[in-house]
Parts: sequence; structure tokens; C-alpha cells
Amino acid sequence: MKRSPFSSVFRGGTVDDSRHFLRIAAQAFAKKGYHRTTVDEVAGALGVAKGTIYYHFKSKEELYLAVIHEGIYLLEEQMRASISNVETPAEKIKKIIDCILSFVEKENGLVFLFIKELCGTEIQRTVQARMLCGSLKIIHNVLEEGLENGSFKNVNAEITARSLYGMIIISALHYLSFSEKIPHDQVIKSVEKVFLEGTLAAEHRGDS
Amino acid sequence: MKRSPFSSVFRGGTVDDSRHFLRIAAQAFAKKGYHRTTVDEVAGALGVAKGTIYYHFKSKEELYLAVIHEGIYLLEEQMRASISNVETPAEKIKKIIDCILSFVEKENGLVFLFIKELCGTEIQRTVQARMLCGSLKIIHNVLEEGLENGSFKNVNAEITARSLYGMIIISALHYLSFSEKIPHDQVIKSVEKVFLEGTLAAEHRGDS
Amino acid sequence: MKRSPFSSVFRGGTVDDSRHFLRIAAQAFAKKGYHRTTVDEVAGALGVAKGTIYYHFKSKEELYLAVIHEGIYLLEEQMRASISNVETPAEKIKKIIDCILSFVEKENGLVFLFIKELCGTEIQRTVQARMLCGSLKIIHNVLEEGLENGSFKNVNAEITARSLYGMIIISALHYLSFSEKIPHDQVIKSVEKVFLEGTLAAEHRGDS
Amino acid sequence: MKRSPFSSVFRGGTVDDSRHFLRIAAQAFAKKGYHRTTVDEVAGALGVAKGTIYYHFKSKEELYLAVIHEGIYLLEEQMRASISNVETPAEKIKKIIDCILSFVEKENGLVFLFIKELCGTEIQRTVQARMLCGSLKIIHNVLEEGLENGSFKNVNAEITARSLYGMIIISALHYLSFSEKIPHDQVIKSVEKVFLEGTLAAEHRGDS
DNA sequence: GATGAATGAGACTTCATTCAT
DNA sequence: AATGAATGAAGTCTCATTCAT
Repeated sequence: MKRSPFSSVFRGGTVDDSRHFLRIAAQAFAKKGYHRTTVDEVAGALGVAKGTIYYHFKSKEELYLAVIHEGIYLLEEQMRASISNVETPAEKIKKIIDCILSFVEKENGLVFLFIKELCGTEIQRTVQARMLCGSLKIIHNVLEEGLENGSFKNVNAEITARSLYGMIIISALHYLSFSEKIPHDQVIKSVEKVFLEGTLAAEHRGDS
Repeated sequence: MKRSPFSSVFRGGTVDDSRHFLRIAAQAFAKKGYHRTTVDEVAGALGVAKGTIYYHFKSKEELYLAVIHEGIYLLEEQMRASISNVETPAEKIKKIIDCILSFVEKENGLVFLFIKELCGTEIQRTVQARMLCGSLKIIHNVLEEGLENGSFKNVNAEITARSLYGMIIISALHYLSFSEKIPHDQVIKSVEKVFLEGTLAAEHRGDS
Repeated sequence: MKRSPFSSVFRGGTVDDSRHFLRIAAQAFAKKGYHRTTVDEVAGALGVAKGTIYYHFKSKEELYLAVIHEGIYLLEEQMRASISNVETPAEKIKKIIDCILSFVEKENGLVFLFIKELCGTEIQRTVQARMLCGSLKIIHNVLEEGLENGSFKNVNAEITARSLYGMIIISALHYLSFSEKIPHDQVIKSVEKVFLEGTLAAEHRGDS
Repeated sequence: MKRSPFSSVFRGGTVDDSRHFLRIAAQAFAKKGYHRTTVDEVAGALGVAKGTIYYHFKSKEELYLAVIHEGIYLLEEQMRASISNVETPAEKIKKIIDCILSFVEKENGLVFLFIKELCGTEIQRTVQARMLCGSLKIIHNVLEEGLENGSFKNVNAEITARSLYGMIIISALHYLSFSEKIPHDQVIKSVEKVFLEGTLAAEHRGDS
């Protein structure tokens, strides 16, 4: 029984097939970015004719959004999985750092797409930001858990969640910018330490 | 007196005129991003004919690079100025946070362009990253200064500089993504605190 | 009992069913014209899948021709019926005016299609014109009947038939062009009078 | 001094140049109709690159409208000229019949375009109809003139104007449909006679 | 008989770039 | 130095048609 590439999106066919195809499309887009990637190229990567893309998606942009959405969902899944069996909030934070770093490393094409999208049109920005809030929420929840059980200081959970996100992403991005391999352990150690313990030497701190 | 590419637009134009024009071009590009902004639009914003652009720049891309470069240089200038009369490294960090936040707020169009560019083609990424290293270096220097005089813990200065950058940028970006005003004081306070003092409660920390 | 192309759509469908379907297809085409109407839309209006169209017709064009043909046949039927029990040629002319006007009003979509087709490619034009000659012939016959029994002046029956056709159609079209309702009585009266009696005042006419 | 093909539409260049180009474009469209004529073909006929069309017109449709408009204006000019030195309304009618017939014969491509457009979308219909009202108005005025000076019977000038238009156009179209030459004299004589004197024999008429 | 997913040729449109003035 | 009309390559999208089920 022949399966249509996107059959699962609409009828029959497993969801996994569909996600698989979106992942391939993501790679196609990731190579050169939205604008420099032609629909023909995506179709080629998918092994279907151009018309097939347009049979399933209203426009290049709609396809792109599906791709982004899938990517964001993928990150969320992995973040959730990474902390599923972990006890303390501090440990969870460490796992999340590791997880995001790995994701950025492995799916760097996708990550570039995310971020670029975050810097697009006002409408794109908002849509995209709202989607990313899912993964942000996971960090946010861990922070609140730590605040409740007293393992974390009195910090603004929202802003702090974003700060952590930023630390990880930008640290990782730096290596990718120079096409270097991310020195996982070093980065994890450094981000962990700074985030959890700060940078001030003990004698310079007026710990609250 | 150095002559700018556009010096003739204003008779006797100086380098400052040139920077002024690049700043306007930046705003034009920032509205819709590199690809969706036409040379016609940039020319229109500049009040010159399209041919004039090509008289001064070899291509749209070259113009864009000049714009980006000018933007990055602008940020560097402001960062340098912000810490020029400050004593301690910790104080300098605070000033830098404030400075970057203000820059992101005021020049958000430019910042979006920076970041997008950081996520572009491999070659662009590298060029761009190298340029951004200027402002990173400023943070880096402050950290080393603090390491030397003992006010900072033994942290990896390079990675930590990037982490701080990431905290600030991403925190700020969040608000811009939702077209909200950045709550300056809150963000500054939060980032400062986390970065300098960490998030772990005293009793949970095995301070080194 | 003859089987229609779509007979299977309604089990035991007859020729009448077929005509019914062509009439629906006509409405679909009429809305936006041949080119702007997609086969999908026609299929949708018919409540069948696109493939079904191609099962019954070789191409979009063949379907369209069938539609036009059905429309022209419909007009002929009605014209013939309208004069079937009428005695004098002059009375018949009045009935025909009324009949065409009603047809244009009720089946304006179809009429637009006819006319557009009359203005198409050379080959289409000829095919179409030949088809329309059926209804023209009806008028022509009435005129000849009148010429024979002396109730009509010595006019060129062919050209005059076309003239009458033109008077009616264009008069009616004017209202449709502005999406106004056709003022039946007025138009009938005016066309009748002009056609039968002319426009010149008695004293200005050198009646032959 | 080089002249741009459409220069007159915008600046410099004579209006005649511009009209000339629209006339050529009209011929291009006329051959196969709006939809089957590609912009490339029009550009080719005009001897310019495709982009040049889009430099001067926003879309294929806008170009088409300009073409139609020019054609309608052309007809009006000729109608007005044809009756400029004619005395009586009845003579004017004769001239107008001749003029329209000649126009249809010479510019048949344009005429097909007019009519097709009259049968298009509701919006097109209205726009087009409004434009054609110019030439209709000329006939209308002649009729009113005749009504006032008593040379015409008491007919409805509006509807009658349209009727005459229809007689001429459809009579002429018939020949074009079969790609035959229009027998000018015969048609003129027939239309004139029917329109001015009617078809009923004297003894069958109850002249008012 | 009927379906509808897939196809791919072809059309419109955009826009960076050139060059004569 | 500056202009802006002209260009044409390239990209998005449509849709008539096919064919395996």
C-alpha cells in the first residue's frame, strides 16, 4: 500500500511519517535559510514534485511554519524527557542545559531557523515567540519548583528562565558561528556554575 | 577630512554624514529583513535614486554589510563609553548590562539584523561573528580584570562573556517579540543578580 | 433509454439527468468564465471527484463544449415552444422577443458564456456560431413566413434576423452589466416597436 | 534621444506614442484573448522585455484595462468625427451605423475584447459597461435630438440607443464569426432600414 | 465506475543590476 | 556624480491531467 509523503497530516499514514518529512524539509530550509531555499529544493529533498508541496500546503510560508512548529515541538519533547526521572530542581537545570546544548549541536539548522524567525516580521515574531514559550515554560516550572522547596533564591522566575535560555543558546551559537565543535563539557560546566552560583567571589558578595 | 560614500549627498559630507545614511539604511532593512527589503526601498528611505546606491556600493549585499558593520561599531562605541569612568569590574558589568539593554531597546531593528545574520550562511555567520567579537571582547576584558583583581571567581572568561551576552540579549528579545516595552529595571536587576550571585540558595551551594 | 455521461451518479440516470448536470456545470463556469473556473470547482459543484470528470470527458474543453451545447439547445427548445401555438408572424416575433429576454434574464450566466465564446479563438467562434444558428434560424423562418404572406416588408431576412437578435441581447445585457433587473415590459415594448415599426416619424418617412 | 515605449504615459514622449503601443498590445491580446495571451507575448509584440511591462503597469490586468480603455476611446473618437459635419439626426444615425461597422471590421480584435470583457466578472462588467456608455451616449444624444425636432417617433431613447448598438454589433459579429468579410453596403442598408422604418408592411401597421 | 494524490509544465511577478544620458 | 528606464533571470504558485487503487 503506497503511502503519500504527507498522508498522515491529513488521513491515514502514521504521524511519524509526517514528522519525518517535516524534519527533512527542515534540513532543506536550514541549509540556506527560508528565502534562499526554493520550493523546488525542498521538494527535491523530499523526493516529490513541486506540485505535491502545494497540494498539501497552501504556500511556502505555511510549509515553513509547519517545519518550525515541528522543530519546536521536538525540542520540547527532548527537554521534557531529559528531566523526567530527575529529582532536585538544581539537577534538572543541569539536565536541561545539557539537553538544549545537545539539541543546538545536533539540530543546529533548526535552531538557526528558530532564531531567525524570532527576528522577522512583527507577526512572525509573535507567533514564533508564543511557540517557543513551551520550552521556556519547562525551565520556568523547574525554577518555581526550586523556589517553593527553598533550593533557589528569590529570583524572578520568568526573567531568569529566559536568561538561562539565553546563556545556553548564545554560548552554543558562538561555536556554530565559527563552524567549530561545541566543547560540551566546558560549556555545560561554565553555564551551570555561573547560573547556579554566580560570578562574584564569595568575599565580594553581600549574599541575601 | 575623510570622505564618505554619500558625502556628495550633502555637500561637504563627512564621515558622520556617511554613518547617518547607513543608520537610515539600517532602519529600512530592519523593517522587513534583508530579503524582503528592496534596493528601491532603501533608496527611497535615503532620498536618492536606485542608481546612486549602485554607484557607491557594488551590490545590495555590500551595502548591507556596511550597514551591519556600522551597527556593530555603534554598539561597541556605546559599550566602551558606558564603562569609561567606572572603577570596579562588577560595576562595569552592571553598566554593560544597562548599556546593551538600552541599545537593544533603541536599536531593535539593528539588533534583529545582527542576530538574523548570525544565523545565515556559513560564510556570513563567520564574518558577522568576527565582527561581534568586538563587543564581546569588551565584556571579556572586564571579566579578566575582575579575575585578576580577585573580585570574580575562577570562571572561564570567554564562555562567561558569551553567557552574559546571551542573558541580556535573549531577555530583551523576549519583550520585543511580543512588541512589549522592556521593563528595564526589572530585567537589569534580575540579570545582574543571577549573573553576579547565581541562583542557588546559600545553604544549597558548596561555594568553592 | 439513452444513458447520460453521468447516469451512474444517479442510479438509472436518464438523459434528463445528464442535462441537469450540464446545467449545473454551466452555472459553475458562468460564475467566473472558462479560464478562471477550475475543474475542481466544477467537480465540487457537481458533487463528484475531479477524476470523475475526466472519466466522462476527455478534457476540460470537451466538458465546456458540452455545457455550451446544452445551453444553446435549451434556448432553442424554449424559442420553439414559445411560438408553437401562435398564428401571425408579427405575434411570433413578439413572443420570441419575450422568450429571449426571459432566457437572458434567467440564464444570464449561460448567455455570458455564449457570447464570450463567440469572441474566442477563430475555431471556437465558428463552432459556436454554427450552433447559435439554430436559434437564429427560428427567427429567420418567422421572417420568411411574414415575407411570404405579405405582413413584412421586403427586408433581407438573414441580416434582419441577426439585427433583432442583437437588439434583444444587447438591450438585456446592458442591465446585467450593471447588475440591475431587466425592466421586461419596457424593453419588450421598445424593441417590438422599433423592430416592427421603425423610429422615423410618419412624415419623415418615404415608405416603400 | 531615445524614447521609452511608454514614456508618454508618465513623462516626455508624445501621447501618440503611448497610444500606438497600447494599440499594438491590443492586437496581441486580441489574437487569443486575455487568458491565452502571455505577458511574454505582449512584450514580444511590443519589442520590449517582460520586465518593462511590469515597470509601467502593475499587473497584466492593469495593462489590459489600459488597452481596453484606449480601444473604447478610439471608437468614441471615430464616432464623434463621423457625425461632426452632418445635419439631420437620421443622417447621423446612418453615419454612425457605417462608422461602427467599419470599426468592427477594422478593429475586430479589439471589439472581441470589449465584448468578452462585458461578459466577465461582475466588477469587470460594470467597469467596462461604464466605459462603453461613452459611445452609447453619442447615439443617445442623436436620438434625443431627433425626438426634439420631431423627426423621430416617441421612443425610449435609452433602450433604443442600445438596440441600435446591438443590431450593428451582432450583425457585424456574425460575419466575423465565420471569418467572412462584412458585406458593408448590404448590412448598412438593412440595419438602416429596419431601424428607421421598421419591418412591418404599411398595411399591417397601426402607425401612431 | 469513481477517486484524489501526485505531477510538472507554464504563467505571473519581483527585483538586483546595468547603462545611456 | 547621479539617475531611472530597461532588463531577464529566477522564484512562487496554479491547475489540467494522469493513474494506481
